[in-house]
Amino acid sequence: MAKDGERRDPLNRARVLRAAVALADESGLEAISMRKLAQALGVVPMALYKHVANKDELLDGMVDAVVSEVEPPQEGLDWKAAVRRRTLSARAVMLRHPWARRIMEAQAAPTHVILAYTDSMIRTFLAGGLSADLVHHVMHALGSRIFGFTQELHETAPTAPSDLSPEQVQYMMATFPGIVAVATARPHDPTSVVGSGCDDQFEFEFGIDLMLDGVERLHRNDWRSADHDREAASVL
Amino acid sequence: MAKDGERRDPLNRARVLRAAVALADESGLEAISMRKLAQALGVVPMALYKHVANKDELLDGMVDAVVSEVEPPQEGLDWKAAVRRRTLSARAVMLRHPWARRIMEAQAAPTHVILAYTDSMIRTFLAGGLSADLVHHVMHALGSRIFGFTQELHETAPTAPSDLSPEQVQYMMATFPGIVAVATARPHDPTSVVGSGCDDQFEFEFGIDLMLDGVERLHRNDWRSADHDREAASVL
DNA sequence: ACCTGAACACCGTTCAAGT
DNA sequence: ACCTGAACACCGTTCAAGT
Repeated sequence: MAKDGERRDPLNRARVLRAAVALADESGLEAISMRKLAQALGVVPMALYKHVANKDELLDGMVDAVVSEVEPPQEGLDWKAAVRRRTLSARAVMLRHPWARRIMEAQAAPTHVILAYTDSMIRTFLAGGLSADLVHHVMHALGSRIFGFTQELHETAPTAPSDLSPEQVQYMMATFPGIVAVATARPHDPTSVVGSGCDDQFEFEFGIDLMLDGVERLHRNDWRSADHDREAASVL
Repeated sequence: MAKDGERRDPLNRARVLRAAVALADESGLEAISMRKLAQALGVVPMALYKHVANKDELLDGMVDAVVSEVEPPQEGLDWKAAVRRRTLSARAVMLRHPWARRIMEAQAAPTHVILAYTDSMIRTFLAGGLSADLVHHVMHALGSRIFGFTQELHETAPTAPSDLSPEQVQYMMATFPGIVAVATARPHDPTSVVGSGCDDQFEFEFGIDLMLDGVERLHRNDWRSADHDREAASVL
């Protein structure tokens, strides 16, 4: 417990945020309430408001702590490799703190830390010679993927096919033939699969590469905004 | 008010969901509570539990109602045009009900309606001749974009540059030079811009086209899973 | 001046009392 | 048997009372 030791240390913002991150890692985002966090710190709820204006600011601080774990930009890489590497680092961080995604999606305004990360990513593209115009669109297209987020709506497939009864499989095949065809198309490497039947790392890399390869092609073709329609057509 | 008229009609699931969608459209997702919804229907809160097991099921039902507004698949289009058109229709629907996104992101399991929509999209790809394997990865890569979602984390830029004081602009340029360079790169058509300084429709189409063009290229090259690394390399 | 406990205005949902 | 009001176990945050 070490209740006394905890209580003896004076509370400060860093300690509050560290405790909140640890609590969320351990018990999930729904365990984060001002009251429960205070209890974990051996403190009265109102004591938190000295170091954090309100719950929103607490959540922002937790996300900032997580984003700060992403590795800094590496020297000596071309823009594509640099973006790819940093994005994969961000993904590794988000896998450690899966609750961070929901906060970021729900929060209205970006924090300074989020802006700094975004700015750094933009400067990597610009340093690679991409036009500011192209980078603008690329940042919109990449969106939250630069933070290592997959775009999936639901973490896992409804259920692994092997967990279904024969009747359920029958029903699925009759009702959602497309989903069944695609889900059973590819027996993945079982060592790298957790349980959903998908190699999430492979899927993430497939997606980011699809985007970055497309961007590289546009850049090579000296893309400018007015060329958008023409480019799209000429690719055919 | 028409309080009496409202109360006379017997409550049913459809009426509950319709009222919930209308309330969310009007007042946002934070206005949706069992108590407030009951009040809007002129009913005691517990009366809702007859038609909806709990709040989660209510939220699922609201999303299902929204997804059902997306236009059905059109005949006579090639796979790419079909996916593009349906995705843009979904985007138009989500613009009418912007709260639906947050529910979908937060909900754990997909509903039958969501699965049916996904299945339909998959069958469009398969009918176009894409391998089940490729479609698998493409669905992961597209993710929530098939529901018309942009991947942006924050709805708008922090503030339109024109709203900033000279001191604030100075600060932004010194701190986030990349963001400033990219944000000011392209004076968009002012008629199609709401206030963020971005043409959201253009950015959405840029993103979906970047993905679909990439998919088409992979398909043309007769993509199979084992080819992934080779394909990525040969593009260079 | 500072700290903090009680209180306020909400939640979703249970459950038993009333019809 | 059905309906529903009160109650329960939570919230985030305000505020005044106590030191």
